[in-house]
Amino acid sequence: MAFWLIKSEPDAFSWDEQVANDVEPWTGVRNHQAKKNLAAMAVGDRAFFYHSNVQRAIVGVVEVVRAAYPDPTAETGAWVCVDVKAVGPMPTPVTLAQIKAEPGLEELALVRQSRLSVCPVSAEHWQELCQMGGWVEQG
DNA sequence: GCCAACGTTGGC
DNA sequence: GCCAACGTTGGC
Repeated sequence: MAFWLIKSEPDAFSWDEQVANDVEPWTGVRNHQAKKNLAAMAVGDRAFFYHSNVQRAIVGVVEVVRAAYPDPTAETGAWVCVDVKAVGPMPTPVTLAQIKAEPGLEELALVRQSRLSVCPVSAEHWQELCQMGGWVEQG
């Protein structure tokens, strides 16, 4: 299983909306690097749900429930999207400031490439970020 | 194919 | 609101 981080501006689409909708198609990605990451996702992969811009924090965890398929919001069919399902909120949102202050997390794609909206996260970093947020895996 | 101009994203 | 990073476009 792989780990990811997906960004959304809460003004456009927030964690609350993700929870309310439960399963949501993650559309609108128009960046080749991000597309590559979407295409690499498999059902069962986990992703952090990150609020960019106004909040700048990891606020929840989602699970990939449908692998990459053509993004219906792209006329040309050249882009892809996945479906993600809300798993649960971060007990304590992990802020970008905390992430940047943490030695060992400076290699995170989120930090190194701030404009990339779909980032890979290593298993080690995933564990560390979960600890920082007080995330407890159930069952 | 290079590079300047411009637009967008996102942190501060 | 400003600016840095980076992607895209278009002239040459």
